[in-house]
Amino acid sequence: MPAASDCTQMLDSETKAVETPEDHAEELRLWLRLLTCTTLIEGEVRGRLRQRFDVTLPRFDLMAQLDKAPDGMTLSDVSKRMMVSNGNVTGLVERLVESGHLDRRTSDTDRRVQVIRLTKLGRAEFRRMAAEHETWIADLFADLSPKDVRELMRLLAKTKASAQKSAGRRRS
Amino acid sequence: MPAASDCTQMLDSETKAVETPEDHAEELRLWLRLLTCTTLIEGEVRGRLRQRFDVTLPRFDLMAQLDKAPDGMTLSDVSKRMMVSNGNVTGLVERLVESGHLDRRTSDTDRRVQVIRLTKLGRAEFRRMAAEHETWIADLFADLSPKDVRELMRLLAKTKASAQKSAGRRRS
DNA sequence: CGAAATTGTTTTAAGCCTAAAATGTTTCTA
DNA sequence: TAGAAACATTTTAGGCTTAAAACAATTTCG
Repeated sequence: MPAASDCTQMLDSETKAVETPEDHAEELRLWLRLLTCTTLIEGEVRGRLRQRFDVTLPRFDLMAQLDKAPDGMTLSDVSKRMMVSNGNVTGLVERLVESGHLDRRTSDTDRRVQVIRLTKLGRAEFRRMAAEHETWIADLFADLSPKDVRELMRLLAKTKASAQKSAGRRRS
Repeated sequence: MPAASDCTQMLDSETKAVETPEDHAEELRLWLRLLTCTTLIEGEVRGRLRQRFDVTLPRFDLMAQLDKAPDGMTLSDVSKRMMVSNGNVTGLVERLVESGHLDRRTSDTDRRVQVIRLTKLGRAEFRRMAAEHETWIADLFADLSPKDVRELMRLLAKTKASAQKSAGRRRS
């Protein structure tokens, strides 16, 4: 497996083929760029949520999950969807119940399970924030053409699948 | 500015042009996908670093910055590069000095400035980790063709520029 | 020069986050 | 049906992270 998988083309792949210990610099640069983009946007959204609504990003994210599930979700569901640890969700929920945004109840059929929902207040506040949030995102991506957006979606779907496969290989 | 900037094409842009309150669902979906990819990969890297080297991701990231700067960096530089708060860096550095990976000294020319460097131990450990880290990244992105990688790099560069512009608009 | 603004870092207070262990509940299975 | 395995959640311990305020040193400028 010769290491010709980066964009600095080799005219003669035989020249250095044997003793190259695999060059993955391009993938590494891609990962750093992906991380930079996410950090940049996330920081911007975090700051705007705090300034405009005095709410933290994790709280907003949790409410966003619940807004999509009118019948409520279990803590495990939330934890999987948000890709954060169980314990993290416990604390987050605690604070949101405390502030009156969430309603928590033990499931009737399985006493292990906690079902959480947005309260009326929680839903109203989330909708108000979400509307503005959407315009921020649109603005942050404003210089991408519709075609760029489609293409990015496609490539990120491929990336996600690749990463999931790799993560699966490790665990099994 | 009619709202035709998503990929669900309108056959007749006059039909709904007037009363559409701007649809940015595509950008929103793109942002969520970007976030998912990053979270997925970051979690995987975090776990592997912990299992293989008993080191946290932030520590690794900080050491990565310093490895690229043999003459050291100031805390501000590090904070800007890593896109984290100043206070965050202070604590991170504290623990890495404590464990013998970093060397910290006050600048001779400006007594406000702290210059930090990797120690011999720090550099050796980082290099060992970095080599393996690079293979993990390559594996996580393994299903992307070289062309995919190039294209993603290009689109993410555009994304980064767009987001920076938007963030700048807000601050000014 | 000396006050004011700026810059670099640390501190503070609060919240976020994780991995691992503990707890309580349900389901599987011998 | 009893014990084991699996599951959902919470707790624990430690570290990460932020925003804002405080502190210290330097630079700017009237």
